[in-house]
Order: sequence, then C-alpha cells, then structure tokens
Amino acid sequence: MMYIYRAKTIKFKGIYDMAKRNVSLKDIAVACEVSIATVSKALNDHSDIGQETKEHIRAVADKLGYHPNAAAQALKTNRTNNIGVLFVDEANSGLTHDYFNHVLNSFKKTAEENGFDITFINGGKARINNMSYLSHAIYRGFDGVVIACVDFSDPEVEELVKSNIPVVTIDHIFYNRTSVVSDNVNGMRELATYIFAQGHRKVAYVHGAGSSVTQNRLTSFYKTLQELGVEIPDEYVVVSPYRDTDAAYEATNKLLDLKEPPTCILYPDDFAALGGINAIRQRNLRIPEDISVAGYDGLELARRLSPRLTTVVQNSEKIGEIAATKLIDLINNPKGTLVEQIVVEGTLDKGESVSNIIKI
Amino acid sequence: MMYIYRAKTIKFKGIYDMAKRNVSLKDIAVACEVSIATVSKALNDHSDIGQETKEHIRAVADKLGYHPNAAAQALKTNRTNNIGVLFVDEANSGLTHDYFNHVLNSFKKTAEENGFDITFINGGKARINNMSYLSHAIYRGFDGVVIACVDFSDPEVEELVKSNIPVVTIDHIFYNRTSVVSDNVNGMRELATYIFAQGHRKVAYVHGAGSSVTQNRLTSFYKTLQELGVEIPDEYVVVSPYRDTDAAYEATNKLLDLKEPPTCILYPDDFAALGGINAIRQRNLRIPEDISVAGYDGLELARRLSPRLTTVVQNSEKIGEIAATKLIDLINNPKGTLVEQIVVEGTLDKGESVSNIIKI
DNA sequence: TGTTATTCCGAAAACGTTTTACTAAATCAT
DNA sequence: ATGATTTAGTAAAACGTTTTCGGAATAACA
Repeated sequence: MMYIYRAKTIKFKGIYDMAKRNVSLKDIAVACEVSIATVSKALNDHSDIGQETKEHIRAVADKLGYHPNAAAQALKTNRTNNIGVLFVDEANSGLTHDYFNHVLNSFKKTAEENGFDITFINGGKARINNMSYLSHAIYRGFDGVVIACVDFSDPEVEELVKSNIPVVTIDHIFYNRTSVVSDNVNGMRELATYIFAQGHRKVAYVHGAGSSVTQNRLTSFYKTLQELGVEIPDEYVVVSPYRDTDAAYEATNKLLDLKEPPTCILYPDDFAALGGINAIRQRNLRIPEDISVAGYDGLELARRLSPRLTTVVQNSEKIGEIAATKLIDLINNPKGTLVEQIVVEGTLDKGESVSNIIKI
Repeated sequence: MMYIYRAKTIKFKGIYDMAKRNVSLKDIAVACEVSIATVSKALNDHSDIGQETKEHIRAVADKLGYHPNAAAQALKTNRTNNIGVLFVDEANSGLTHDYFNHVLNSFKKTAEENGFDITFINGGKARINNMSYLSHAIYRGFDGVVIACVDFSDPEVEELVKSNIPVVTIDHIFYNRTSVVSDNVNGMRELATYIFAQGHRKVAYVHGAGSSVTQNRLTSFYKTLQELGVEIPDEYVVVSPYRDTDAAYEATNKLLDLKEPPTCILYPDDFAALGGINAIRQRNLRIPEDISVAGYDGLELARRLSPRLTTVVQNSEKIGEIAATKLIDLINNPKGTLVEQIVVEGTLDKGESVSNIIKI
C-alpha cells in the first residue's frame, strides 16, 4: 500500500540549546552548608540526621528543583528499579498482540505501583550493536525480567532464563524458574466438554502451533474428546497462526471442503475466529445453526460479535498482576523466595456460537 | 467477577544467591596489562589505539564476558539511549488501546533500530514516591520523550512539554514543539463526503469527546456537511468514549429512538462501532440496508466484520515511525533541527457498511 | 645527528550517588 | 567530675565509565 503524508515544516529555531545540568546533591550541600553525605541521608530519611536539618535540606532540595539521578543511584546500589520485558511472538505482532498487551498492561500497572519502571528488551537483530537478550539485560541492569510469548526454544532465551537475573516466565514453564501460566489444559477441557455436551461429534481444530500453550491445548483437546469416546480424524486438525484471520479463513475453507465437514470448529483465538466466520458466511452457512464455532482468549471482542462467540476467557489481568508480584518478590528477596509455578484458571464463556444439535 | 487460581509451590531453594559482579573495564585492563583508558578507547574504537592492541583487548573482553554498564555510561555521558513514552488515555485502556498500540509498536521498532530503548513514563498516582511526568523523565535521564493520547490539558503534561527535553507529541500540536498528527480533518471530510455522496442526509455522529483529535473530527464533520448543505440537528450528536462498546450501544439506542432516526451513524472508532452494530441488530434492522454505519481507525477488525466496515484507516505505522525518526533527529542534533509539524494522511476504506440510498 | 611529527598509551579527574568509618559534641549515669 | 553513651554530622572511598592532557617511544625529516 502506498502511504502519503504531507509535512509542513515550521521554521522555528531549535529550542534545546540551553546547557542542561540538573541540580545535584552537591548543590544542595553548598546551599545548606552541610556535607553531601548529610544531604543524601536527609533525603533518604536516615536516622542519624537531626529532624530540623532534614526538613531544611528537603525544603532547599525542593526549592532548587532537585531530582535524583537514576544512573548514579544504579551505579552505586546495583539497583535500577527497572524491569525488562521480553516479548517476541511468532507473528511479530508485538504490542498489537491482543492477549499479550492485556497481560502486559496489568503487569505494568502492578510493577509501577511498586515503584518499578518497565523497559523492553529488544531482539539482537534490531539493535545496532546487536546484543543478546542477556547482554541487553545486563547492560541495562534490570532488576528482573519477565518473559512472555517468545519462542522458548530460542537459545538466547534459554541463556537469559539460566542467568542469575530474577526471571518470571509467562505461559511457559522452565525447570527451577517461577512461572505464571494460563490453564490451557483445563480451559480446553471445559470447552471441549461443553461442545460435546451440545451434541457435537465432528469437531475440528484450528491449531495455533508453535508454542507450548497451543501444544497444551491441542493435547487437552485430543485427550478430552478421546475420554468422551470421540475420534478426531487427522484432517480435522489444521494449522493456522495466532490472530491470523487470513490463515484461519483458508483453514476453514479446507475444513468445509472435506467430504464430511465438521459441525464445530475451534480456533486458536477470538480474532482468528473472525476469519473463520467470514469463510463460513461466504458460503451462506449460518452460525450456529449450520455450523458452530468457538474461539479462545475471551477478549471483549468475543462478547461483541453476533452471535456472541463461545470462548474461554483467559484471566490476563490476573496473570500480569501475579507475574509482577512474584517477580518483585524475587527481586526483593533473592535468596529467600521459593520458585513457584502458578496456574491461573480461565472461565468458559458459552456465548451463542455453539449450537445444541442433540436430536430430540 | 471472581477469579480463581491455583498455585503449586515447588520447594526449590532460591537460586539467585550468587554474588553478582559483572566484569568491568578494570578486569579487562588487568588481564591485558593495559590501562582502563586504553580498554575503554579500544572498545569504542578510538583512533589512538594500535590495531593489534584493539583486537587483543576485544578478544579478552569477549572471553571474560564483558558487558558495558548503562548506568555508568549514562552518568558520564549524559546519554541514556533511552526514550520515555508517556501515554495515559481517558479510558485508561493503556496498552490495550488499539490505535495506540499500533502506533507504539511501530515507534518502538524504529527506535530500536536506531539503538534506543523504550521505557514508560508512568503517572504520579501509581508511583511510590509520586513524581510528576517531568520529574520521572529527569530522574531516568531520558534522551527524549514521546507523548501520545494523553489529556494534553494536564498541567503535568504541559510542564513536560515545556521542559528542555526533546519531545515529540502524537496527535496533538503544541506551539514550538514537533508533532506528528493523523489527518483527522481530511479523514473525516472524506468520510462525510462519501456518506453524502451515497445519498445520506440524516447523519448522526457519536462523538469520542475529550481530545483535540475527536474535536477536530467533529468540527470537520460539521463543516463538511454544512458545505454540502446538510444541517445536523443537535440530537444527532451524542457523546461516547473511545472503544467503549457499551456506551456506543446506549448512544445508538438513543439515536434510534428519535422521532426521525438517522440513516447513517458514525462512530469514534471501529471497535465502538461494534457496540452500535449490536444495538442495531437487536432491533432486527439490517446493515447497511436499513441503516448505515461507519467507524474510524481502520484496524484489521474493520475489514473482518461482515459487512466490512466503512472506515478511515489511519496510518498508525507511519505515524509511529515518523515520530521516532523525528525524535531521534532532535536528540542527535538538539540545536540544529527545526521544529516540524507533520500531518499523516489516512485513507478511506469504503467497506460495505454504508449503503447507497439515492432514489433512482 | 638533532629536530619535529606521529603513533600509541596512561594518569587522573569527573559524573552523582551511597555507605562505612570516624569524630566532635552533647547527654547521661555514677 | 569522670567516664560511658548517644546524637549529629563529615570525610572519603567506591560504583564503571569517558575524556582531557600529556608523555614516551618511534618514525620522518633536514
């Protein structure tokens, strides 16, 4: 696609030409006629500084417009109060990845509430001096790192995980590292069981492939239906990436072209389901009367479609929150805390897109 | 909603108990039997170090697993290679804000390609020692700051914008600061003109309110239709926040309940349009035969709905990219670069949700 | 051979903090 | 009044860099 943009350049002179030197402890020290050490202690509320001195120093600091210098603090204390976020998904959708940005948003919120900032760890490919993930993390001095949705088989990821930087992984379990995962096994079990209960026996599965998340779901799908006595033929399982409506569209067409098409199709996520829905509607089939569909994720989108999408709503907020909490625990108490593996359950949203086809 | 989660705690001992001291220039210096200065220069490829010395030092640095220390570098050079991102939207949707996360994703990409990292500037409310935006930016020493989608009347934002930190604002123009804005005026003009050409005269507008973005659109909407000789009664304009499907649902119902309901409704964004669509469908009205709708933003969602949504696709990728480029220009050349105000045009996607109602 | 460039490297200061060890003064107990 | 303790503050080192100013050795030149 061609993009046009007009630019009108206003001929202002540059405005950033004043020498910038921020006020430092030293400035406060001379203003108050005390030592730098005293200023530092006063601002950090140490007990060995007199009350009136503290108040005076703080007042002067305020008046002078003092701001602490994160770099200097970090250099001295080995703490940055900064958390690295590593996220590289297969589709490279980055921040536009629906599920992830919900998780991250909640992670960010709790991290900030605890005084931490968030910085992205970017790939080796993009950087000028191309560092590995671990190099980047060491370089920035992150107090901890959260890893989500990446290709966990990437050796660079493994290197990072095995380092001595506190790590929490999301939706993937590493031995001896704490992780927060969505309960895909039970989620899929619930969904499959519900679909079975609605009378469906010919159930197809559009598989998101790639990660342990989708692998868990697929396994759970097979297992659940097998326990219920349903056989899934191989041609009922097709692959299509996360959030890829085009691929889901193709996959759906393939399924509908089978001699014996399924009565229900499961998609890797709600958005991909849209692609499937388009394919189905294009054939003038009705949802759910002629064919049923189900998504996954439980984004708001699912509730806004008509018919409302049957889906498993993942508790992305809770996942982000717990991940942040646990990571901060780890940071503040590196030797004390135990390694935990936390499973966050989702809930089935029955919606309206899976019909009851039990013959009466 | 009640959220359940199970946690199984694996009783591993803490693993982060090894003392971590990263290898420094000094370590390399003693290993190579040269001075620290020489090591620094060698690694930074200064011209006054011999070729073989450089190579040797680099080899040793590699072997020892050296990583530069961002904090120390920042302290010394007053450069952090880090850009602050300020983003607070009305709805507090944060990273889940569709349009913004597209812009940010693209911004992030170009920033990283130029060796910059990205850190969020968070609100005063969330932080423990609640800093203003500017304080936070100074504290972290951001080389530059990008501001998007915030409440630009917030005095804290103004304080930041007026500081001597290089700033680029997105979708809002400040005097004497460079900005990148989506062309909402022309976008809305195109959309309104198209709708008019399709024969619609009773056009309602669900107004996103709050920002200059939506204000520009509203103004352009009024202006365009007035120029075309169409009068918009006051009750055709109702307010509903960005991306709020529930509010859009309500707003739509209000519009449909009018004695003389509109033949076409515009929404502040594609997602909100979904809420409207639900309200319409609930009354068994067909889109676009009985009533037409249009969105804004041009997210992929719009193309995946059926009927495909008529919308204005904003060039979010380009906006992010330009914002990053311009900000980096400003950072690298603070006194030389001019202040620019860049307008990025969008394109009308006619979709299928606005019908032609011209009587033949 | 003596002078001047050129090449390569080092000493040391500085960036803004925090923290340890210490001192001087004030308070207390006896 | 003496010694012991507490209180309030300071000096200085250290964190890991970068950079300025030289300085010594070597090379080039007359």
